[in-house]
Amino acid sequence: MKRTNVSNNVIRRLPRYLRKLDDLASKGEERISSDKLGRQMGLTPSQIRQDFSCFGEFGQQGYGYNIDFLRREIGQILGTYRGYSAILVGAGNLGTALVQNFDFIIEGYAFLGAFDIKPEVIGTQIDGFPIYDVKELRSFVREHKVDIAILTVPRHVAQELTDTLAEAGIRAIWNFTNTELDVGDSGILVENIHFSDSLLVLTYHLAQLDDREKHDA
Amino acid sequence: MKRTNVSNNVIRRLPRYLRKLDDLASKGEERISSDKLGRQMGLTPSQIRQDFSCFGEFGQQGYGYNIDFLRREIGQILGTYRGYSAILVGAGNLGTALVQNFDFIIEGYAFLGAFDIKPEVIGTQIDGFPIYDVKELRSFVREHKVDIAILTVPRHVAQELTDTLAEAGIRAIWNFTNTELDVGDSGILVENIHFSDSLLVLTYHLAQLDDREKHDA
DNA sequence: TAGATTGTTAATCGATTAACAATC
DNA sequence: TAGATTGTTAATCGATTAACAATC
Repeated sequence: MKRTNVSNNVIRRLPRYLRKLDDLASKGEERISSDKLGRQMGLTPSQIRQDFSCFGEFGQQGYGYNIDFLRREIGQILGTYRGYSAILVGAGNLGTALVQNFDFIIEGYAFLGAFDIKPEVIGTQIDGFPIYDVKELRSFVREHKVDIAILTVPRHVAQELTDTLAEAGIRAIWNFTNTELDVGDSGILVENIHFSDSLLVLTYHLAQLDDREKHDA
Repeated sequence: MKRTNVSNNVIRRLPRYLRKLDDLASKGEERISSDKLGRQMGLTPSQIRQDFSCFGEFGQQGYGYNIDFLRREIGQILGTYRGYSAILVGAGNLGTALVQNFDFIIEGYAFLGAFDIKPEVIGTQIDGFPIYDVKELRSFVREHKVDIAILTVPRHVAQELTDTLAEAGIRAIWNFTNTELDVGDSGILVENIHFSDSLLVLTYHLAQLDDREKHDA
């Protein structure tokens, strides 16, 4: 693997490739050319070959790419199969939905459980995973060397919990709280999910259509 | 407003600007220069001025940008204030979380209610909004000329409901089902949310760190 | 072997950055 | 008026596309 200066654009396309390849695999497809893949994904074959070539040589002249091999390679690049451990912080509706929708085990992660502050949910389960008292968060993260925290708590406690997680040595936070988290110089990786951003892009296009129509009329 | 060939990159930055400006406004700030804004957002002042100039002239030499004016302008561009109507299709954990977390009214949309198939939730409420029987979905969308459907149903019924929505004349679908929806040539706008994409980007970086460490060691 | 398709080098295109005259 | 900062034009940089020799 070369992986010298891989651009953000390329990285953000990798999960899309993975999804597409999983889809093709589930349909029983065995191989695909950059040409076909490009047509199916709305990308040029050149771009696909360029993207892959950032990480190695996964194809074969005259044949194309073996789907099963390629998806494992891309999965590897994206860090699945490494058994990164994850916990959920905040077992509300959103957190519950996330745990139920992902099959964390299939995705190659080790999901260890959830944490919440509400007495009535502590000790119960989500999808078979335990819900612990948030008081135990710090020691749990430390003990189990948890890699990733999925943060789905109300925004007013987001920073407080971030500090706790940081002290306990968390490595990455997947942040659903709509707040800018301050992780200082801890080097903690943060990936923010802003739902509304994509809704706004949608309404931008709606507004575009409306304006153009008005203009034409 | 000129709006000639605005690139996707620019459009995707607009919601970020809006969030930042809302944040500044809530802190009581009145004006800001492209220079300061750039430093706070990790963008160059040039880029910010270029981005805004796609849509008009919102600043003033020697002064900068009036925050309140600018955020209203960007909101306008993004189609807030237009009162686009939205419904939720699928009142499970994820849908419930979305409705509870957004303040749809503040965001400038008209949220009309949710639809579900489960008898035990039909007739109840989420956050004060009614939950209707999914059987009424088609006629409701038609009657109220609903603009946006937020699709948060299990994937195996996603296409079926998409077809219903399409027949009823929906204009846009905000798709959380992790399926590629087929909307034919209806012209329906679809914006897909793939949670796992961003998790994979996170673990990519984790894996990067691990590999580099191993390499250095 | 002939055909298909890769990985990569070179060419093009677009997006970001720099510079600066205009002006508040 | 002097200083600050815009909007825009030109320069640079990077990403995408095209082309093609290598080879399965």
